[in-house]
Amino acid sequence: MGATPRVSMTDVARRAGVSQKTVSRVVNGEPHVAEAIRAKVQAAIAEMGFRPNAAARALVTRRNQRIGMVTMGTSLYGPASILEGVDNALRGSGYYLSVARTQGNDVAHLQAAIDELVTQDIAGLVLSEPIDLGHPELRIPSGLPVLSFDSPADGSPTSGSRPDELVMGADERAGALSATEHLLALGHRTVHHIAGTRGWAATARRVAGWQGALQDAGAAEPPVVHGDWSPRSGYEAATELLHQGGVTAIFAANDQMAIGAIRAVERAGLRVPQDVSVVGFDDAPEAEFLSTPLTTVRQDFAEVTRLAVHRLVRTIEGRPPAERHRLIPAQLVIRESAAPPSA
Amino acid sequence: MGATPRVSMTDVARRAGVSQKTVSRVVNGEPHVAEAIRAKVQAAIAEMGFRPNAAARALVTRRNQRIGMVTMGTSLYGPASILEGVDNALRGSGYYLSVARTQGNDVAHLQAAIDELVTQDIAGLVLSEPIDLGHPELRIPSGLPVLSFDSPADGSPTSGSRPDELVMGADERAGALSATEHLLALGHRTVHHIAGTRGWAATARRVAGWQGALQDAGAAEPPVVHGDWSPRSGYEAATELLHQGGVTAIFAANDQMAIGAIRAVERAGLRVPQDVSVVGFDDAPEAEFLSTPLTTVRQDFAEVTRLAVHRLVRTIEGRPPAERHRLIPAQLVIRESAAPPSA
DNA sequence: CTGTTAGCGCTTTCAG
DNA sequence: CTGAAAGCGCTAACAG
Repeated sequence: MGATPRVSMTDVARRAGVSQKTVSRVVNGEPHVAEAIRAKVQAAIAEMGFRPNAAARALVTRRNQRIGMVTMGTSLYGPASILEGVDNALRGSGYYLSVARTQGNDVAHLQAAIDELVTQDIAGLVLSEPIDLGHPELRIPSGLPVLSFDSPADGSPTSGSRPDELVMGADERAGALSATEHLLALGHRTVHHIAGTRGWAATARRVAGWQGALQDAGAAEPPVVHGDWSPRSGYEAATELLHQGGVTAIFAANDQMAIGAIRAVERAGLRVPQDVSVVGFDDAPEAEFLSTPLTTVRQDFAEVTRLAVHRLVRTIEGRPPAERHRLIPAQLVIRESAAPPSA
Repeated sequence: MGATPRVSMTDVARRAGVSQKTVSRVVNGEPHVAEAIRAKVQAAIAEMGFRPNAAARALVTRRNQRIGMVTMGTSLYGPASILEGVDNALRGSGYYLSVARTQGNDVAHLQAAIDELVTQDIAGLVLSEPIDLGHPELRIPSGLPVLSFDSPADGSPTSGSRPDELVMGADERAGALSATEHLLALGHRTVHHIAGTRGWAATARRVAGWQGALQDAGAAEPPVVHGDWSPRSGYEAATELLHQGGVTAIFAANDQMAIGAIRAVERAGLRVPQDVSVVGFDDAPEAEFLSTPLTTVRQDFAEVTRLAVHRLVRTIEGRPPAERHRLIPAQLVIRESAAPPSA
């Protein structure tokens, strides 16, 4: 194939007429190198097409410039946005990103994903969908900086189970609360909830916000129906709800399920929002452009990931930030899919 | 932090009372190890929690179990599906995945992403959105196996520019052609096209299919309007088209833009499909559940990525497949957003 | 400011 | 079937 034999620092050193260590200094931008020598070495590097060998460096420094991230379902808007945000935030930081997707969020799958990353000698671990780090069966090497996207104030199982853990996230609970309150304020007696996949922390946070608003208002709390974040599951859940009767307002845990719910309402011969109001969560790009523009809750993924990754990198580099938990506000975006109930 | 000092093969060897080389044999499942010794070593490995050091191994073998992938916009349905498919296909293959996202698809951005990956000593490179490998300024180390998702038969600039390159993809051109033909068969005089981001190969393939169908039918070819794959851009493009007048059928290069286009038609006081037909591309999960279920073109991302990754791995391992190009059929999914033009 | 020496943890090669 | 020796390419620690 004509693969060029790889050139090493020693090769460059020979060409430049200096010691190998001097080449190392130039490559790493260390001080105390005479300008003339630095230039000569750089010329040799360019001519020979030298690239430092990451494995050799990692071997001796015992530290990798790699951050591992476990995520679920990269084609879901939320997880995909977090992945995109983390990648963006890492750009230019000198760290590489390794991603391990998990099929399910049970302990076995998560452990497999974590192990896969740990095997790669990662310097830090990002958990996109937080999991119970206190779980006795779940093993993460001690000393490995961990960041999880969660709502630290929720009292979710994650919090506090690992003292050095970073926990950041949008305040989804408050977001869900304000979505539900919005519906209640419009005059609905109660609000039905189509929740996300069972077991996800995001599901629990949104359920909690919905429940909170219902309780604050003294409204009846209908049983939760679980979907799996997909439009189809939203459609099926809403169909079931409608079948039970008495539904005037639905809060879906993401926009995709809200889309399915709207379709179900319309298939039942009813209109959104005149007969049934529907509110989503995420503010996916299409939410604004649906035939019935969707009222939803926006999370600032870019800001959350930027802050979080910055802190993770600091932790990895031995300068742990004072603030290890942070909640970014989520914002209700009012459009046209929610209205007062019909008389 | 109580970081446990890492245990090496030598540590395990001492504990098991064997040489370090024997531990190496056991770890790598090499033959010629007595069963009793193997068991003893495995016990020591388990007790001590030994994990092989990937950097040390990579250093000596000069080969990494890592595949690099450059992608754009992981929150777009197409790229996200390819990423997901590649990751799935790699699961259990023993290879890790490193992802580098690029902002733009100009040479500078692409080169930066490729360099980032190459620095990580990847064993193979996956290009999600294909680029012109023959571009003189674009440098990819010779001998590095490359896979790009493209339509080999298109005569796109990619093909053939690198003899050992693998090129696989869904037949988007044929998909776009059948979408356009469908509209024409319904009785539309011509079909307007909202194309994807300029410069993407996927954009060109879909434009080509649309043009082909128009030419085959002897229909007039209206100028292409470019969006950027987002619902907003589809909305704006359709608004512009409608403003020009004479539009009865729109083929959008992805479902997200189709969603925006439908919204634009409705905002203009027209109905889909009675007044204007709209067809999308991708068959994203929500397409089926929109208020007007979307007629669209489905690509089998799972199949394409499975096949492609399998061949890439074979190539990396020195057993290049006979077939280096492959086109998977794309399928028109007829729903309710396209109908005959109104009389 | 520059060079020398050692060794990271593993696989390769070659002896036993 | 098992082990000893060498060395991958680089950085750390120390001399000069």
